[in-house]
Amino acid sequence: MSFQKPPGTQDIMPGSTELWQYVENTARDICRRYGFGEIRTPIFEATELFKRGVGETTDIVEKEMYTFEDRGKRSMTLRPEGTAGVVRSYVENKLYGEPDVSKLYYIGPMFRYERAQAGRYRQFHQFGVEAIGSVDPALDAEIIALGYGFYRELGLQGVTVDLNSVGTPAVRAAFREKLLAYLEPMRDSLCDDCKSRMARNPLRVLDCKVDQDKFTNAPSIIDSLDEECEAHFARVRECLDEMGIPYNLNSRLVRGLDYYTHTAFEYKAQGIGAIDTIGGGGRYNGLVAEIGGDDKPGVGFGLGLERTLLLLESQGIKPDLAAQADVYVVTLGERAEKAASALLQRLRVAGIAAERDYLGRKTKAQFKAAERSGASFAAVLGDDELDRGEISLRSVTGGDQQAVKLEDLANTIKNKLKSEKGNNHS
RNA sequence: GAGGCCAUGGCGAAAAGGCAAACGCGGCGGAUUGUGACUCCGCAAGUACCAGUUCGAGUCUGGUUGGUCUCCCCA
Repeated sequence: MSFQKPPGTQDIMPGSTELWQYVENTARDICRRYGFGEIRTPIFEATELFKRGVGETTDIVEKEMYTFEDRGKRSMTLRPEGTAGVVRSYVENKLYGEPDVSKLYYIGPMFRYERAQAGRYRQFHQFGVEAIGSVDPALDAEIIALGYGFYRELGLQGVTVDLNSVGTPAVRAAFREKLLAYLEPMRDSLCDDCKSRMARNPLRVLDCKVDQDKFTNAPSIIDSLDEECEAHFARVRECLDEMGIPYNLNSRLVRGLDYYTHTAFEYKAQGIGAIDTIGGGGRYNGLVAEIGGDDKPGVGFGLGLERTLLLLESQGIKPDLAAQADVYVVTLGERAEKAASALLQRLRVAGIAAERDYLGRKTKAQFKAAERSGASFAAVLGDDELDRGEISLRSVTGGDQQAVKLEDLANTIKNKLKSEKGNNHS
């Protein structure tokens, strides 16, 4: 009898968790500088929250949710995205009563029942930010800048920002009619996918990969914006220009969630199979009211961390990650083996990453293990050393060894590590 | 929801339906009771699962499971 992980999930193992931590730390640090505080909400919520928040007719709600009934006969759903839960929490915790705009970020797993492919999993992780309580276009721009900066600070090249305004629901409804009127005469010449898009989400037809040329004269949502939308969008662009954040205006950009208004944007990059969107977001001015709170405006993004990791890999970016061990204690003989526990404990309490053998292996194998451990130093402990209250310290790669008093070992190693670091930097 | 490709020790990778399933890397032991790395010898470890065809299946067929990639859609 054996078990396998569920389809579309991943075991993230030591060796790659370090890279995850690096990415997460980069996210946390940039959020701190932009004034965002971390929020941790439940991984499952009432199913109704996502139906209301994400939209009844979206693909996510219609066919991708992990929904189950709990023992109290309540319908629950593993969160497919982060915004709905954050907004629910904002309302429930009455953050609207706080004097300032609520600037929140989260990092965690999301769940969508889809067929896995390159850069797409059933359990995946997002880093997201939400700013709730202001319509200031400067916030839209700052959030776009934050995400852009995140990718840049990771060292990624070729990440671009696509920007659009999808207006208010009223503007979008009017544009939809205009677009349908344009598409209707050419319905027969559309591909099958586009025919179904016409019914479900006509704005997506313009995105069709099969035949782009035929839509050159299609109406643009940008031209359909009212004065207020126009002004907001113009100011977002101004802010981005002033901040030096590059972007591509893309009037055909549509997001897959219903709640977006005004600003919509995506981060794109090549290098993950057929997928080029690595993150996306926008403004959601009606969402808080939809979920039962005061009518507070919001703006945010969600970035796919697996996609970020895949990009790092495809661009060959390998950050310096700390070695697992500083010193490996090699024991010779039974007495030394018994003395090792206390020695390791002293070193570890003193702040040193110390490793040893637990398999009763011979000297030769212990030295090999020392090298695998990533330790800079090997400390050899045998009967001779024990009798003198000393230990032989040497570089793990060989060379001279020096006798060090057991009680001085921690400090000696610390000093050596320090000077080693200094040398590396000079 | 639809489709393509794939599945052999820990990793990589051979085996035209026919010896006991190569070989390389890595692991462990020994040569070499307390100082590895070179060398030599040895050991452990594998055909995803279930049926079928066949004298004989890792190899062919069907199914299952899983992986991977693509469409749809999305992070």
